[in-house]
Amino acid sequence: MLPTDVSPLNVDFYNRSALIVARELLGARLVRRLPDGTRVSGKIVETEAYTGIDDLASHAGRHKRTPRNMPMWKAPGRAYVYKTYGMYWLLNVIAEPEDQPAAVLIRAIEPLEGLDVIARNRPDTKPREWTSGPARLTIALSINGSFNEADITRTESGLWIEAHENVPDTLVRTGPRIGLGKTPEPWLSMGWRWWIGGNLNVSVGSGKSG
DNA sequence: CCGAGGATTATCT
DNA sequence: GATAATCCTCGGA
Repeated sequence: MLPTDVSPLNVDFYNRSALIVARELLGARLVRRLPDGTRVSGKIVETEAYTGIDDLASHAGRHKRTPRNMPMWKAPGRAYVYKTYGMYWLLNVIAEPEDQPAAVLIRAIEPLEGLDVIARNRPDTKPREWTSGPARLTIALSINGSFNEADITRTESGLWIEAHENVPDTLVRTGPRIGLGKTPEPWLSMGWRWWIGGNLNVSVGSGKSG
């Protein structure tokens, strides 16, 4: 018998500041349900917020609208999935009210369900490397561009996030976001990356501290 | 363990 | 034409 799906986090959860949503997503469970009903999931252990209002590190910085970043203006609770470096898909969730561009990048998860599927999707890698990076986890969970703009507040989309466990403030670490290149200050150094201290599945960029 | 460099292509200038 | 919210491999220690 398949596990019962818990209700997905709803629009009210996502309709808040991206800085809050990024923090609150720590400990939640990212669920991918395959066409055959198999649940593949993991606990979110690392996130980054892109506020988009004046944030020059955001794709929506300067409020410049392009075909790629258009989903950032969509309703809270939608997915923004885009390709980077020509080969990797990155998963974001839209936060804040519609027409107000903001998103949270899911950077790392700790595998919980469907470990056999994940192992198959990530051949020749150690378990600790299966989902410890934004592109690694999309490969592990078979998330691609077809999920762009998907409604992740509904299980019908095959992708959603459930409440799972509460992470106390004493375990939460913050630091600058990764891979921003020549983004100017102060955006380059803003502590808008959140992770669970000591978790073995955080991305390499988060270091081992904490 | 660590750092350097390649992969690979949509997107924007 | 250059860049990119990355990952992997390889060489050296």
